Amino acid sequence: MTATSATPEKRTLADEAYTELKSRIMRSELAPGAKLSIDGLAKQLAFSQTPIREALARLESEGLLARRPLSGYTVEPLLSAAEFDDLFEIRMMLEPRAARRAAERGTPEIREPALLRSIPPGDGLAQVDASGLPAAEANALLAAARTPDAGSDKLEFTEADARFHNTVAALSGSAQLAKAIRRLDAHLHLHRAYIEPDSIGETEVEHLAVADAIIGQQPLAAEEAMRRHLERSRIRHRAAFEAARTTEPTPKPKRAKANR
Amino acid sequence: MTATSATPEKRTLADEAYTELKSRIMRSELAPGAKLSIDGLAKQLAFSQTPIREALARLESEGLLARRPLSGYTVEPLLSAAEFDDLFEIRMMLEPRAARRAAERGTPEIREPALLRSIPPGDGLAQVDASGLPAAEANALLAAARTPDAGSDKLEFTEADARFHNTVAALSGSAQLAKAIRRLDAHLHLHRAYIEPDSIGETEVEHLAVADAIIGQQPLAAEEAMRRHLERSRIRHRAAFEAARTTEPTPKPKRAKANR
DNA sequence: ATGCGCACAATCCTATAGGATAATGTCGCG
DNA sequence: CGCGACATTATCCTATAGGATTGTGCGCAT
Repeated sequence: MTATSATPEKRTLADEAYTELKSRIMRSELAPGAKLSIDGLAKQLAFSQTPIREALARLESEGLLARRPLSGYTVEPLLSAAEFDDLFEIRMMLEPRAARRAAERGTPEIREPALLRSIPPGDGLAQVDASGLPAAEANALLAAARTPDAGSDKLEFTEADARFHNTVAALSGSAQLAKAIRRLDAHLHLHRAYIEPDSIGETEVEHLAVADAIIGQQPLAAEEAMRRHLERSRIRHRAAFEAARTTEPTPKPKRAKANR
Repeated sequence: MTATSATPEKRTLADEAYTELKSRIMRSELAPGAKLSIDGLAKQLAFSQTPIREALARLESEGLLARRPLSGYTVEPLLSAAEFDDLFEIRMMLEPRAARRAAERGTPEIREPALLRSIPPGDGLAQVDASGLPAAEANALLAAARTPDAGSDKLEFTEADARFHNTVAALSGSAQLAKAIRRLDAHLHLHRAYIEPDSIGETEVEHLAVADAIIGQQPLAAEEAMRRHLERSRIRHRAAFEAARTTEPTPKPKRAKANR
């Protein structure tokens, strides 16, 4: 996901189309409710229809697109305030636990269980420093905790934030938990656009608190720090969310159904 | 998913292929590790390649299949014991909360938020009985809690169990939470095959305890009942899981890689 | 003027054939 | 016995054509 590991994996055209479309959705180039034409996308990206279809099918099962069987794909609408709260409630169930588990385990989990089993404990491969966490992992975590400079793009902050949370999830040692957390991310990503630039600093402080607790192997502290971070983050997003809603109360109904 | 609501939605060939393949995976007709050839499936199902591709792409992003870019699709292997425990740990975070929320709300959530908003409170549409839960919902919940007769197929029990948990999740009133729970289901389904026939009765008792607490609007009791059910269910599955593992210790490596 | 029915256009879905590319298995040589 | 080059196979991608369905616009009757 990040540049930490080179990804020499093959990229088919379907993968290309998938990342391209996902990126467009994430940066709101494709607004919620927009209609996606298969033919149009194929011509626009200079691909054939087949890889486009594959990419759209994947995005649909991820929940970013809706498919109406003989009418085409549309971008899912933004979450309502209630759904947004529900999503944060779920995060509060999962992510603090992930932080705790990350702090509990000194061993790194490289998301390859099979790889771990083949490494006898005490091997010289993974250098574990005094803090219990391998130096490389600790550095990666600290790097992910940092937010970009204030002058940078909102999108950069958005991605950095997602990266930190995914890093913690990966360090939890539970591939299942990490996957469950990552699944929530896609929808959330759209709402990260409603962040206030002032809160970038606060976010970094809270991220660092979580990272420190994990590196210092303090499970309860890590759990609590993550919980607090999520609570504050929810409040920040909610405030900006409401503000944006009142600013432009016209969600721009592309063409209201001629429903009388 | 079930027959409770008529689904007059259009079914394309891609949908057909998707459900067919998913069904085959669920009933282990397609064993973990098996290779799926697009050409082969197209000929076998008498479809074209295009709908098969779409179905495979969806199944892959659901986590049931793995895709190696120029080598084809394979069925994901069964979860290891550790991953299995991790999955139950996640269920224990989410499902008791869902049960609690279902008990808290007297109002039914028909998984259509837009539909709810259009119904003024106190309307004659939803008849709420003394228990606070609409009679129809209460009956559906009780029906879902029941397990099939002992003589029936193992697959039937498996599906009934999944149906109950999904019903509770839907009643939670949080579409996000329901979706998150349902996402876990796919992987778990494969392991429900390891259930002992003796435990069907126990499962039904525990399901009814959860259902009663929800209908009686006792949030804490519902939460606790669900938690206890999951704990016991986990123990039951684990026991059968280990037994199966020792019975046939040969996972039948189709063809070991000529790795030296 | 309003509501209904019909035809048109646009789009999606399906089907089939063929070429390009990478992985696999086989053979021969050192 | 191990290693490298080759041919085969399979997969992915492209391209095009035709059938089916939805939504839109026009005309007509009430």
